[in-house]
Amino acid sequence: MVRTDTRQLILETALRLFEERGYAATTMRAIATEAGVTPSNAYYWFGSKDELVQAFYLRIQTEHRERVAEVLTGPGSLAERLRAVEHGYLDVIGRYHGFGKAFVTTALSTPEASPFSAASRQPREESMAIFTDVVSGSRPAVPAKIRPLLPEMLWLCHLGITLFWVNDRSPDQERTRRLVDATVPLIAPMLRVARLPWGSAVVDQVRGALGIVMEPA
Amino acid sequence: MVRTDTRQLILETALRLFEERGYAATTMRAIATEAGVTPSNAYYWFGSKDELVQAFYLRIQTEHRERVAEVLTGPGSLAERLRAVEHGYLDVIGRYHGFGKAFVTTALSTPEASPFSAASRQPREESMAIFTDVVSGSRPAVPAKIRPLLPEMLWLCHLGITLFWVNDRSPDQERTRRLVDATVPLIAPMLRVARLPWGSAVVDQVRGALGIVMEPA
DNA sequence: TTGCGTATTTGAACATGTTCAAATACCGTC
DNA sequence: GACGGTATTTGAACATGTTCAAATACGCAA
Repeated sequence: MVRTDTRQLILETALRLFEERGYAATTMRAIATEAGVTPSNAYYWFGSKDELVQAFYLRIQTEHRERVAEVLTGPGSLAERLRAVEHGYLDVIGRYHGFGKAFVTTALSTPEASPFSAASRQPREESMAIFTDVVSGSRPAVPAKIRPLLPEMLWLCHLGITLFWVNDRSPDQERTRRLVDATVPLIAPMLRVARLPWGSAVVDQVRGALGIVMEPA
Repeated sequence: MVRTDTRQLILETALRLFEERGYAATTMRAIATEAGVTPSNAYYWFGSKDELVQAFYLRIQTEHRERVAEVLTGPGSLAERLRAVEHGYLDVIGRYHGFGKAFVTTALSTPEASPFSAASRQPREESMAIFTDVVSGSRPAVPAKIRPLLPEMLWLCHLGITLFWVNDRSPDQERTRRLVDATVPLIAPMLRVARLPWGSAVVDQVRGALGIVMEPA
């Protein structure tokens, strides 16, 4: 039997403090104290401060999926759906911008949390699933040739957007919004290229590159 | 008059230890001791451990430029030159893979070191200059329409490659090499698209997106 | 209930990054 | 050569993330 409420309590407190004071300014002692617990007890449940961040990473994904649920089940072109999903994402993570830096940084630097690593496979695939749904539910339908590739590509772009957002200092990160709006329309020309005579060679090339990126470790 | 030799000594020692033991395992006290100096003195010259990493960032760029100097002055197609420049980059950073993670992470997370921030403008533009040279020296020449855009695009891709490299666990990071080889050929089709009837609309769209990304803070 | 084994919690420590006021070295001026 | 001011260096501290052996609580068999 595992006592899960202490763990939950620590996590909630940590997230709240992260949000209130930022990541660096939130000390493990503060988290523990605020949760009515000892620092060492916090370390019993979370091996490190980073592990708290990873837990947070999971939570964001859940929130994102909930947020864009209607979009995913509803109608719309690929571009429209993609745009809505990305803006929904920005809605969700907006309040965390203060310490999003730390969160992305951690995700990138800890081998287990890295988006590419095998250990984070489950959360990654969960996150990628959103883009699978974006693609599969869009009308007009995406050509079958590239349908399997698109989710991975979109997910990588999503990663790029996130990276940009982290460093976006504009008020309410409106630059990132503008970037999304400027990037999404590029998807239509890409699909057009795929249908060109020499398009399938390009698609093959892209498939190869994606294969290398997504290759299991 | 500024005593620059102590600073230099500390930096050299730090880089050596980073290389030998990795970033996290190299303590400021160890750096100082090994350099025959006090920790506080190290802090007089470098405000933080991160600043040492930033100094390292500059060094890598210098090494990279030296390494690919012949390539840049020599002949070759855009794809050939680009490929050579990226492989040269991987040659340079290969030995630092052990702590490259920390280095990229730091570069991304500290506002002053962030590739996009205004403060790191000089190193960034230096790094981007390599790609300007890649483009301007390539024969056949790149269409004037997209010539101003290409360096920024290539630099962003370069960023992506670096990010991938950081998490590449394959022996000698050969996956990253393969990724470069698989990505570079995509540049030819891109140039073809630009010349299509509807190509200039796409180019404009890309220009817009790049403008947002590269916008001064 | 009693005792035992495991799950949880604690308190006291450690090493690290970093700060700061005080000490020292250095340099030009009288 | 002595003086004054700045650049450099130091030693002692602080707060933080983290570890660990010991203490406590818990659940269950006898």
